[in-house]
Amino acid sequence: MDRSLKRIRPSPPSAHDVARLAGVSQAAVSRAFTPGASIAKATREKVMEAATELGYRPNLLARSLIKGVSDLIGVVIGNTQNPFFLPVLEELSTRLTRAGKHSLVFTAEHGHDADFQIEDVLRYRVDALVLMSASLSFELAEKCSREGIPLIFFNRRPRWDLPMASVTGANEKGAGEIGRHLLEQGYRRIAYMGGPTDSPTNNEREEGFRRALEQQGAEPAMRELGYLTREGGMAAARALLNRPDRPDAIFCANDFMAIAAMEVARHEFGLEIGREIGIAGFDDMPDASWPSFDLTTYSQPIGPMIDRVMELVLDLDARERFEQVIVEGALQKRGSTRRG
Amino acid sequence: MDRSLKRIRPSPPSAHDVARLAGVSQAAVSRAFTPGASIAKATREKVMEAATELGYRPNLLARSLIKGVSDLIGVVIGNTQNPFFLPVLEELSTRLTRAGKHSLVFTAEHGHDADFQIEDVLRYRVDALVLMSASLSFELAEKCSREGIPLIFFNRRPRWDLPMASVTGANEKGAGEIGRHLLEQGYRRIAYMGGPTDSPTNNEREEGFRRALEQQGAEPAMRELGYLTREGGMAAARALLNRPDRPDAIFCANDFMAIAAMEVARHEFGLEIGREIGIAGFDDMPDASWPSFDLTTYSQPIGPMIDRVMELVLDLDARERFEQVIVEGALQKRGSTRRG
DNA sequence: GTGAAAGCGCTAACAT
DNA sequence: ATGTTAGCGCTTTCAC
Repeated sequence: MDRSLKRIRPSPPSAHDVARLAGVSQAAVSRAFTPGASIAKATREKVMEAATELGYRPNLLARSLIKGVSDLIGVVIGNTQNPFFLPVLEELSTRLTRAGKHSLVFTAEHGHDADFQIEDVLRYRVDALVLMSASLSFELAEKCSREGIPLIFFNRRPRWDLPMASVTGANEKGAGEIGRHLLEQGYRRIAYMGGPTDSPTNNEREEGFRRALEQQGAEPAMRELGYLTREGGMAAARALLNRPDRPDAIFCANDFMAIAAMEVARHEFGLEIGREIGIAGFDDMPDASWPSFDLTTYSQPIGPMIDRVMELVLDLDARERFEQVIVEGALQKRGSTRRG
Repeated sequence: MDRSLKRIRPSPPSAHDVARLAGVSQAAVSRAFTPGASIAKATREKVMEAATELGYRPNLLARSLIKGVSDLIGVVIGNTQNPFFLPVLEELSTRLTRAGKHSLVFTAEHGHDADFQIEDVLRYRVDALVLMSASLSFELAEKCSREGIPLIFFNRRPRWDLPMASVTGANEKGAGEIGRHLLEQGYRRIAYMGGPTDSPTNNEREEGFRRALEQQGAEPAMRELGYLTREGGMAAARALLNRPDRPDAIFCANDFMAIAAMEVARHEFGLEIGREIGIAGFDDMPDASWPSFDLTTYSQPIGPMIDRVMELVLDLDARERFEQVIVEGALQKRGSTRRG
C-alpha cells in the first residue's frame, strides 16, 4: 500500500459532484435531502443513486451556517466524579439523537465555573446549553441571556434571579420526607452533611430537611460540609462520627457522599449501618440500591427529568416561560435507615 | 419586559459588523482573531474593542466550512452502565478542550452497533472518531477507512483486520497476572466470567488468563458469560456459585461484573469474600478500591491511555501508523483475593 | 418541479 | 500591514 495515498485526506464529495453525476442541478440535490421539499420522485431517485455511488453525505456545517442554528446542544458536566451523571448523560444523549440533535459535551472542573469552555462552545452556535451541576459566572449567564442562547439548568437552579429555565428534583420535598422518615425510625441526633453552601440545590435540600425536623419538634441538626465529593464526604463523616455527641443518623446531600459516609462508618468506626447509625442520601443513583449499600434515599427520576429538559431544548415556547420545573421523585426506604 | 422581544433570537454580530464599527476591512477582523496573523497592534486593538462592544464571537461553523475540518471529535460510548467510562470521558473531554477540540458525544445501546449515530455524526465532518467499547459494523468501519476518517478504538480492538488505531490496556498480560496471583493465593477451582465472546477485549483477557493457568499446570477454568453488565454478572455469579463443584475463585472480565459477583456471593450466598471465594476484576475503576469491595484487579491507567488517544487524535503521522497501542497497568492486590 | 443565482460568515490568496 | 476578491457547501428565493 502506498503510504503517500493515505496522507492526503480526500475531500468528501459535495452536492455539486452528486449533481453532475446525476445530471441535475445542485439545488435538486439539496431538495432530495430535504424532507418535504418539492421534488419529483424520479429526480430524487436519480440523486440518491448518484449520492450512494459517491458516498455523499450532506455537510451539516454548511447547512448550519445558513440556517443559523447547528442542532448542536452544549452539555456541561460539573462534578464528574459522581456516577449519578452517567445514566443522565446516556439518557440525554439518546433523546437528543432521537430528536436529530447532538451533544457537544465538556466537563468543568469541580469548583470552577465553566466560563472558559462555554465561551468556546458558543462559537459553534449551539442551539442551547444544558448545565448539569456546573457553575458559570453571572456575567456569562447574563451574556447568554442577552444573546438569546437558552440556558437550561439540570439538577441545579441558577444562583441569580435571571430568567432561566431549570429542571430539578424535588429537593425541599424530598429532603423533608427524608427528615420525617428518620424521625419515624426513631433517630434523634440527626446530622446534615451538605454540599457547598452557595449551591442552590444544597440549600434547598438543607432547608427542606431542617424544616421537617423543626415541624416535628426535633432538635436542629448538626451540620458538616462534604462538598458533594467522595473525599469531602469521608472527611465530613469522620468529623461527625468523632464528635462526643455523635449523631445517630446522617442525611447526606447526595448519594455519592452518603455511600462514602457509610463506608467510613462501617469500616473505620465499625458501626452497623441502620442500627447504630442511620444514613440517607439523595438521588437514588444506581449504586444506592446495591445490596452493599441498600441506601435510603429520595429519587431523582432521570427519565422524566430528561423529558422536561428535552421540552425546554426543543420547544421555544416552553423555554421562554423560563420554567423552573420540579420533577418529583419518591422516598426509597431501605436498610440504611432501619434501626430494628 | 416585552415578551415579543424575546421571541426573536437576534442574529449574532458578524465579522462584518465588527469591521464596520472598527473602521477596518472584514479581513482585518479575521486576522485579529487568528493567532500569528500579520496585523498591526493598533488595528488589532481597534478590532478587539469593537468586538467586545458588540459581543462578537467568531463563528466556528463558517471557519470549519472553509478549513475542511471542524475540530470536532466524535466520541461513542457503548456500555454506559459501566462507571469506568465516566472518568475516561472526563479525562478525554479535558484533554480535548485543552487542545482546542470538542467532543461530540453519543451513546450506543449495548449490544447494538453504533452505525446509525455514527453516520449522523459524520455529517459534521468530525476530525476523528473515538469508539469507547462500542461496536460498529464492518461496512461502516470500511467506509470510514476509505473516506479517511480516523477511527480510534479505546479499550477495544477492531474486530476485523482493517488498518485501524486502537488504545487498549494490557489485557493478556493483566489477565495473566491475575491468573498467577489467584494460584499463588492458593485458589484451585478458578472460574472465568466473560464478556461477549465476539469482543476482542474479552477474548484477550480470557486467553491471557487461560494461558497463565495452563502454564502453572492448573486445571482449565470453568467459564460463564456475564456480558460485562451488572445483571449479566449477577446471573453468571449465581450460576457459578450454584454448581456442585463451586469455584473457589472467579476472575471477571471487568470490575463492574466483579462487584456484581461479589455482592451475589456475599449477600445471596453468605460467602466471605477472599476466604471462601476469591474475586478479581479488570479495570481498577474507582469503586474497586472502596473498602466495601476492596477488589483485586488489574488497572487500566486512564491518564496514559488518554494520552495515547490524544496523540492519535492530534498527530496525523501517529494515526497513520495504525498503531495498536497497549498501555500497561499494574496488578492491584486487594482483599478480595486474600485467603488468610 | 426545476435551475440559476444570491449569500450564510468566514479564510486565504492576491494585490497594493 | 491592509483591503479586495473568491470561494467553502449548502439553502433559499426567484424565475421559468
